Amino acid sequence: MFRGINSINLDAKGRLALPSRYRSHLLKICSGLLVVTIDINHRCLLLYPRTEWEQIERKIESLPSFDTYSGRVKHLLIGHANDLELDKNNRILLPQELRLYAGLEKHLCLIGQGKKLEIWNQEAWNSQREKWFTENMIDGDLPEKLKTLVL
Amino acid sequence: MFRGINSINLDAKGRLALPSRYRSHLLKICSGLLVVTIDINHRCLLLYPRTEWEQIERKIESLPSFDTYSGRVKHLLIGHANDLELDKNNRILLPQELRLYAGLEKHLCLIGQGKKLEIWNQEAWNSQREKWFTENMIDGDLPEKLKTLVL
DNA sequence: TTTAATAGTGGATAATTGTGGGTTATTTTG
DNA sequence: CAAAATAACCCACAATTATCCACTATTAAA
Repeated sequence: MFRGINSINLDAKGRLALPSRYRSHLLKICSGLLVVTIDINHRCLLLYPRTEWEQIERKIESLPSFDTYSGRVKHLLIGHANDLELDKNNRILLPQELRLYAGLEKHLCLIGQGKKLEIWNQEAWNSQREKWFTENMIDGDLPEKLKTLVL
Repeated sequence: MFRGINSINLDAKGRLALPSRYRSHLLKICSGLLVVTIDINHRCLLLYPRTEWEQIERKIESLPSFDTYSGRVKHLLIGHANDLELDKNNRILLPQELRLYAGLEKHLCLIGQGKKLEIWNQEAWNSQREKWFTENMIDGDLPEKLKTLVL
């Protein structure tokens, strides 16, 4: 499971060094083979171990072909998916296309989100986070599972 | 079960020595492996034994992906969760990011809250406590379970 | 009250990780 | 097909972090 935040610098070549705590885990579950694609809800990227991605891809592919939203999800997620591999120094090279989509410059944030990692432009993450903090949740809109969640 | 309050000093490196009475318990139930994350409702941190956290994380993960509020909770809680481990001297190192969030300086409070511990800036805790004392509860707003609670 | 034991604190050292860049290989483009 | 650009690979240094050890203070015991 991926958790937690990391501030990371892209180097001049567009390489991203993953936090070392993820390394052995990634080598074990997917031999360092990864997939990046775009997030549909936010301007950020999603990074999956190849094995995880393949399960998700299968689900996406089985979505109904004639449904508008399903088609959209297919196009965006699968269409932007790129295979990556860790180099010897635990780094990945992000495709330029995706770097542009997510507005990634030098400073970025890597956010652990369970089965996947999210890659955000640092400032974009900060302002999104502030937004989440300041917006109040409206009780009636909460799904049942969330209402009964005990922390 | 964690109970009671402790005043604790952070050292210059951001390390926090846990009260020794928790030590053997923590070693037993989680081998000294912990998780800290942020509290969404207050500017403080939550400290869980790893085993406890994993149960909560599973619940959070299963929240619906396309629901706005659920996404927010996932991002904030899992995104800010950090794995920690007790060192030989019964200390943990709090990540800078989280120290900043909770405004932790030298003086802090550790509050036992059942399955978890809360970490507050000392002054923030004092004033929050004062606020709770002075604010009145409005009867109509109480959930049924609280109305019928017998102390 | 003295002694011993435990807990709290600080800091030096060793190990790891992040970062940059040189070199070779591969792909793209004119 | 040649030249340029991009990507892969490798090594080395710098900075950070983890680990360990030692000292002080506080509590408990004799």
